[in-house]
Amino acid sequence: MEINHFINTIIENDIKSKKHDRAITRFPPEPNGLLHLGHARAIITNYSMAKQHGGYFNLRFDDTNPVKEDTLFVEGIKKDIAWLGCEWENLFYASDYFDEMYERAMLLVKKGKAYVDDLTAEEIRAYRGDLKNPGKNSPYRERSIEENTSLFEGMKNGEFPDGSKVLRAKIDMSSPNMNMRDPVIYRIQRAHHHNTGDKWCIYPMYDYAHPIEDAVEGITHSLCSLEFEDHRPLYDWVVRECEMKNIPRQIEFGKLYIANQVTGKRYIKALVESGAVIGWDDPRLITLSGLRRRGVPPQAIHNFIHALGLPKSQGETELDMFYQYVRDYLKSTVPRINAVLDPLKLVIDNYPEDEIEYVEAENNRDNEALGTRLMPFSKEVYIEREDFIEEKPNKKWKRLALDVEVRLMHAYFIKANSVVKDENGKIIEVHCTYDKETKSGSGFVDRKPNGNIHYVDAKKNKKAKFRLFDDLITDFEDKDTPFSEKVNPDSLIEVEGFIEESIDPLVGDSFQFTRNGYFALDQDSIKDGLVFNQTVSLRSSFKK
RNA sequence: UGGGCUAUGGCCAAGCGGUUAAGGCACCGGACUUUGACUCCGGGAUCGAUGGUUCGAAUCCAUCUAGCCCAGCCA
Repeated sequence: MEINHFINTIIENDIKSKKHDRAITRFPPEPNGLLHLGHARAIITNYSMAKQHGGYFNLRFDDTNPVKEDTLFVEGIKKDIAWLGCEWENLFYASDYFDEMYERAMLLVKKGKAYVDDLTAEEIRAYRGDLKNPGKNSPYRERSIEENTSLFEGMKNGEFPDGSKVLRAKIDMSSPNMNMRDPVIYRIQRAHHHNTGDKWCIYPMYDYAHPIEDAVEGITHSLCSLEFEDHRPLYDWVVRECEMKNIPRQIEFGKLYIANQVTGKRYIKALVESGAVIGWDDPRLITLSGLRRRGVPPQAIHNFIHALGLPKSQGETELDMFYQYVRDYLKSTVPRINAVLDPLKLVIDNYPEDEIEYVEAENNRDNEALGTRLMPFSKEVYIEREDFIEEKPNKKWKRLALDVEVRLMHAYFIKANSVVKDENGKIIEVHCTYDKETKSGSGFVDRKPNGNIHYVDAKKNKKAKFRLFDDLITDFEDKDTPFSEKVNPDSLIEVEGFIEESIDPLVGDSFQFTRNGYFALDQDSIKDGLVFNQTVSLRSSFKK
């Protein structure tokens, strides 16, 4: 499939004009949290552009701030990207280039394009001016090249305490673009780095580090989100003044926001730490790991991302659109079997006591390759409690009721005759009769049933737990209450029921449970018996 | 209000001077159906506003309005 959007056009033009002969891209996550559905746009766009234009895609961890980062996230991010099927050509770390970054910064110093500033953080802020007023020069701005050289070297050698000095690019304190008002490019920070250990006590800032990373790797098109548009002049300045050989071009696109979902790393972190969710991979989160656990296939994510296109504007997409792509992919790729989530016993009075027969059922009517299976059928079966009502309420009711005949899918027509209730009036059994002539596959057409419902045999089955999910947060308007305190109590509901006996699923296997939706086997199954997560419900036009 | 960016139906989004203004999601009808699923048919916008250029504008120009981003030694 040919992907086309404004970035593709830019790349095509660059190739046509011989500026580049292929596209080399990168995805540069900071390892301070896990990825979510929104990141999939960036990953897939970078990956697909490189692939479509004969180049390759690097995964690069942007680890320039040791105090915020964690190697656990490195592993999680690698797993998520691999799961998406976006193979990276190289795995790099920004920290791989710390030496080169230092050398290039020294070059800036030698060119008089950078200086060491002794102002405190507060003073720097004050000198920077504000949106309406220009900043003013730091009193240290005119230090000599010799002094700057020795001071910057001293910074590197640990001669000064944390925060006492910074290296700044010398650009223009009166620029209307705040990013150009002598941005800080190095700070002193004695922190242990997950990659470089204690080798460094100075660390580069993003605006300085990122263009160098891109240039060193030979990235041709550096794709990022809209908020970096203002940083592009600085990006270009760094590439130029540091005299980088390869000249990458930064192009910005709109982030993918999903309406009413928690995606901010600090918010997810808070939910995880408060125990409001079970982890970054909680299926109620739209983290990639949560979606994976929920049973979302990565192909559905690709289809969704491509369907969305790549905008320069910034909107937010409804989750329903995503779900539809999930259904669409699963529809013909996974088996459709029966599961009863809220069982009600059905006794077929005229069926022989000890007989069991096996009826044949196709695994997916839209995909014959998935084959068929045999389903047990006997005198007692379970149906969904909501598929029975004593009195048919209206002509639209397409399920079972007293004196009403429905088909048990793949088996027989049955007609309900009476109910047994407990002392509270709750129905505990429905008695019915079946008509042997109506067996599925027999070609019986003399009567039409009042609908088709599914069942699981009452003896030959497997017990299972089913987790049903709803929005984690329902009230997004209220900004004052932390998410952890307003988790929707119905966002996770676990029920117990049965699935067909012949199903022997592995963790991660997906199914359509007929009339109930798509489900995947959860990792908790290992210790607890079968536990299924509802990936997404079936669409329904049923209205009560 | 300094700078940067955006604006097409409820949501996403094609469109790049001449089209009845694609398509998807959602919604509402209806057909079909051994999943109230799937599939299929049908339904809705004059393109942020106003002025202008033009035989002709969502597409060009001007002005205005609205929204987003920027004042971290975060990324």
